[in-house]
Amino acid sequence: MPSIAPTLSDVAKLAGVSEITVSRVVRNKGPISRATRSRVLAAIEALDYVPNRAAGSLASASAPLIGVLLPSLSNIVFPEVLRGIHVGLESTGYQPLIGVTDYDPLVEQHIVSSLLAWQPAALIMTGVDHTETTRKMLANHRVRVAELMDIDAEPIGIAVGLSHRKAGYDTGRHLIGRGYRRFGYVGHDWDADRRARLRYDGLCTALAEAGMTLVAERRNPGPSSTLAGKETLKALLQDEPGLDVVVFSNDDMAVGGYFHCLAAGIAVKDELGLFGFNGLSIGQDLPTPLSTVRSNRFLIGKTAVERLLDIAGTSDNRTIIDTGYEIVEGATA
Amino acid sequence: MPSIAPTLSDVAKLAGVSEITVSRVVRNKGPISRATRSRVLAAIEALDYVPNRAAGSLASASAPLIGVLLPSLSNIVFPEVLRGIHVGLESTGYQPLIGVTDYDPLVEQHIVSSLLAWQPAALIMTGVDHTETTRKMLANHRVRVAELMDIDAEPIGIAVGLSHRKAGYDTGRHLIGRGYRRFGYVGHDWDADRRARLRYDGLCTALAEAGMTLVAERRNPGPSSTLAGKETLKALLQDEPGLDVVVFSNDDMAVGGYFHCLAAGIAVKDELGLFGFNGLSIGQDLPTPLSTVRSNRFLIGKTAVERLLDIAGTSDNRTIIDTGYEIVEGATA
DNA sequence: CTGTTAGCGCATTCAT
DNA sequence: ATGAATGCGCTAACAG
Repeated sequence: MPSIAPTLSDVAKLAGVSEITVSRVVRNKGPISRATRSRVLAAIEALDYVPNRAAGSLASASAPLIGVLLPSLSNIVFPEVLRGIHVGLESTGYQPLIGVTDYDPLVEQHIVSSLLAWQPAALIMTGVDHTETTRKMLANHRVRVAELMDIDAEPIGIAVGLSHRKAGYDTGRHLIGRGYRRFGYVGHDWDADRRARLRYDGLCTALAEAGMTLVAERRNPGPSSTLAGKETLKALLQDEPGLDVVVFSNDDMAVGGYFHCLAAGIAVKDELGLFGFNGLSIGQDLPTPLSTVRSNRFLIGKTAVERLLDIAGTSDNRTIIDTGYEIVEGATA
Repeated sequence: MPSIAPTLSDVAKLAGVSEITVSRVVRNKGPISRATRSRVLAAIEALDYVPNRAAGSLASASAPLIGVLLPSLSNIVFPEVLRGIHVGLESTGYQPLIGVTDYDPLVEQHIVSSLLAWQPAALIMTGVDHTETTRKMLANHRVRVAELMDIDAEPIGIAVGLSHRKAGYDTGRHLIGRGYRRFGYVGHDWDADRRARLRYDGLCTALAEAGMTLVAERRNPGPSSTLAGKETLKALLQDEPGLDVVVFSNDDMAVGGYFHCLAAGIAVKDELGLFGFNGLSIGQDLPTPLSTVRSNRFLIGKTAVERLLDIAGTSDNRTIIDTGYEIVEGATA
C-alpha cells in the first residue's frame, strides 16, 4: 500500500469515470445510475479511499463539523450534555470540535473565532452570556447556533433546555406542599452560574407567595462540589440550627450535605430535609436516594443536535425547545 | 461589515505586501522585519481577519487538530483525561476533535479513518486494543500516536499511563501489610476493561506470593457504577460472610460498596475493609474517605499532549511515559 | 528579508 | 446521467 493517500482522481481512473462522478457517489448527491455507482463503490473499496475533509471544506465553504462550547469539563453535567451531542451526531458524518470556556465570555469569544475558522455547520454554546463581539461574529458567519441549558432569555438561534426559574419555583411549591416551613439554602458561586441564581430566584418567589422567606442561606465562593456542600451545610447549621429543610444549588452540593448529616448524626428527612438539582446518578445511589429535580442533560444535547441538523436549509429559526424537568421524590425531603 | 470573510489577499492589499508575507506573520514563521510585521498585524486587526483553516490544511497537508478517541463519556475518568488534554492544548493553536468508541475496536477503526481525513497532527487513543486495519492506517498516515492509560504493552507511538498490573500488585502488598487476610473482590465487565483485569491479576499475584488466594469474588456484567458496586458487594457477602477486606475494580464500585455497608450497618474498616482504584473526589469526600490508588488521569492527558507536540519533527518515537500512581491511605481499609 | 509560481483535493456551475 | 472547466484560500519550494 502506498504511503500517499488516494484521491478522487485515483478512484475516478480506476472506475473509468470522471472525478465529479466519484464525488457525487461519495456525497450521495445528484443522480447516478446503479451501474456506475457500484463500479465507483468498488473502486473506493479497492483503494481504501477516504475523502480529504480539508479539500472538501475549502471547496464547499463549509465543514461537516459542529463546534461545541462547554463551560467546563470538571462538572459531570457537561460531559453528559456532550454525550447527548455525540449520540445525536452518530452516523450523520458530522464531528464535534470542542472548546472549553471556563465560564468566561471573553475566552468563549476567542474560541468562537477559532472554531468559525473551520466553517462548521453549526455551533452549540452553553448558556446565554456572550460578548457583543461574539454575537456579531455569529451574525456575520450565518452559522446555525444553539444555546443549551437555559431558556429564560431571548435566544440567538435555537435554545434547548429548561426554565431554571420555574424549576426553582416548583421546588419551593413541592416542599411547601410536603409541610416544610423553615427553609435554608446552600449554594455556590453565582457569577459563573446564572442558572443556579435563577433557581434560587424561583424558590424565593414560591416562598414569598406562601408568606415565607428563607430562614438562612449561605453561598460558598467557587464552583459546586461535594466538599463545598458538606462544609457549607455545616456552617449554615451552626448559624441557624432550627431549619427543617435545606435546598442546595445542585446535587453535588446536596450529596455533600447528605454526607455531613451522616457524619453529624442528623436524621435526614425526619430531622432535616435535603433537596438538590440535576438528578445525578450518584444522588440516586445513596443509601437514601436524594430528592431532587431531574434536568435531562443528555436529552438537551441530543435534541440540540437533531434540531440543528433539521433546520439545515432554513434561515433565522429562533425557537425555544423546552426539554422539561421532573421532580424526583427521593427520600431525603 | 461585509458578510464575506476577509482573506489573506485582502490583508495583503491593505498592508501593501504579498500574501505569503501575511501568511508568514500569521503563522509566525520565517524571518519578517519588525516594520512589516506590525503593518501586517494592523491590517489583520483592522479587517478582523481569521485564517481559513480548511485552506491552510489543504495547502500544508496537515491540520492544527488533535484527534482524541475516548471509549466512553459516561465514566468520569475520561472527561478528566480530556480536561488534561484541553489544558495541554491551551494556547497551542491545536484543537481537539473527539470521537467515542464505546469500547469497540471496530467502532474505533471507523472513527480513526474519519479523523485521519482531517489530517490531524496527532491522534490520542485510549488503551492498546486496536484492529489490524487501524494499525495499518496509522502506519500509512505517519501520524503521531499516543495511547493513554495503559503501559503494560508495546506501544504504537508513545504510551502514557501507569502499570495497572503493578498497581494491583501494590494494592495487595499494602493490604497484606495492614493485616488483612481474607480477601474478596468485586468487579465489573472485563471484556471492555482490560486494565481492570490487569489490576486483578496483579492483586492475585501479590496474594499468591504471600500464600493466599481470593476467598471470594464476584464480577457484575456491564460497566462499573455505584449501583453495581452496591449490589455486587451485597451478593458477595451473602455467598461468603467471612471476609475482612474487599478490593473493588474501581472507585465507582467501591463507593457503591460503601453505601451498602452504611445501609446494612457494617462497620467499614473494623468489620470490613474497602479498597478502590482511581482516587475520584467522590470517594475522598465520603464521611469516611475511601482507601484507594490515585491514577492521575488529568496528568495523563496533559502529558500526552505535551509530548506529542514536543516530538513534532522527530520520527518513530516509541516511548513509554509512566505517570505513576499513589496509594491513598484513606480510612476504609 | 520578501516575492513568484504552482498546486493541495475537492465541489460548484454550467454544459451535454 | 455524466463531464469540463474553474477556483476555494492558503502554503511549499524556490528565487532574488
